[in-house]
Amino acid sequence: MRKNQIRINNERRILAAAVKIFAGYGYQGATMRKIAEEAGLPKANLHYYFQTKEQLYRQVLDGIFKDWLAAANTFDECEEPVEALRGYIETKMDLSRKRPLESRIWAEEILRGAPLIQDQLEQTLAAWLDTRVKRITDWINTGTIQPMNPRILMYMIWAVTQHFADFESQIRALNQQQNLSDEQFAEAKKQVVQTILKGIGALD
Amino acid sequence: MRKNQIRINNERRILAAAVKIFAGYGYQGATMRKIAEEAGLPKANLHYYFQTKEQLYRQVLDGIFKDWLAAANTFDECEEPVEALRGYIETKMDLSRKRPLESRIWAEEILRGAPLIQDQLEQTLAAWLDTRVKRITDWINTGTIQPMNPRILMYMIWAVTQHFADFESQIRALNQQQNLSDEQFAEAKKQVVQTILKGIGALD
DNA sequence: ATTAATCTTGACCGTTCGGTCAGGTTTATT
DNA sequence: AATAAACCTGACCGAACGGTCAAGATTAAT
Repeated sequence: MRKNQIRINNERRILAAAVKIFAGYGYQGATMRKIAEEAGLPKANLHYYFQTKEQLYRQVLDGIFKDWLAAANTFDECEEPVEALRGYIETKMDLSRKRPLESRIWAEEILRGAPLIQDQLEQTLAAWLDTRVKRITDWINTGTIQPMNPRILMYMIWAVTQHFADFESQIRALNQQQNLSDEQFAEAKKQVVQTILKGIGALD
Repeated sequence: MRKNQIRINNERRILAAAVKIFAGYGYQGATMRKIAEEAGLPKANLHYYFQTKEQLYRQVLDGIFKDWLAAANTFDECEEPVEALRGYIETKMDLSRKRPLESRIWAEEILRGAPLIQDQLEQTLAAWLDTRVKRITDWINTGTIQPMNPRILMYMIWAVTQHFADFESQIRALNQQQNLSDEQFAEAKKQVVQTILKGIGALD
């Protein structure tokens, strides 16, 4: 039942090019011409595999959301709050480091009011958040961590971890025009984990 | 030496409309037609006061940067780290609450690689950050707060405070399709301050 | 070997974009 | 009252946009 190899290859090439161009120019700024050029294909060929620009963009967003959900599941790998949160924060930081383009596309979509992904936010993401809020509430009730609003904690984690991808150009401008080195990023990751965990009273 | 009142009024109207449209659609998605419609003026009139779309956009960015710098100075109003940081974080949170559109325009500009404001980032913002890093380093050296990388602390503060403006649509989707109420926002502000200050060992 | 299905592409289309401009109107100056 | 300066705007322009299409080339199925 394997799909035609030509189709598989070309769809992959087009999607990879689309990620680069959408991340670099935004949805409106990205043009089918630029994506076609980046993919090394004639523009008309893009429309053979993806009927419209919006459909191509939707598939890009779908791929990003799947990555996000996969990373999100690391939250459940540990029983203890310290290790669960540490694992989740580190995974999200790593994702920001490894896939900054995807993070920026997602950020722009939300910035614009999430016109295409509102349903996913209100359903899948809201459900995911609800169950994690329950876990954190349990930790609070058993006194493992101090009382707080679990939702705000999650917002803070998302904000900080995505910042290193979304605001990369600002951080670069403040770091002698150099992207963070692997060592600098590792230090940032460590300090983010430390600050948040200590900040919610999960460490000493 | 007062400038013509007509010019003052119309420039203000156009800039206010431009903020709305640029925030809602992004630079490329915003059109001079939409801005003109929002301002209630014919499109040609916009080009009388601002020669090009880019020039109009630059003036919007300049206004935002001035607001940001004004808020940033609250960092220096207190000697003690706890009060200086608390004041700064609260001011930035309030700015996010009061001017979310401007925050989103700034965020999009950086997302796109800061093509127009790189100079400001590398010069004004970098200089601002350097002096504050020195202050924080002093606090660390006198043992008032625990050792850390002051730059990363500032990145965390920026990330969290701006998140409530930039990702408003995501937070709304996770809050029963309602924007945060004043009470919810006040709680968020308090928890953000508490978490960060405790996280860097400035409390207890 | 023949047919059918899939893939490829240059040329083209209607629409909208940022921007221009001539000529009229209003406001300020004397 | 007359002149100058500033302001206003409908009509228009070339360029670029997303998308279409017909006709040819390639691959798969029989």
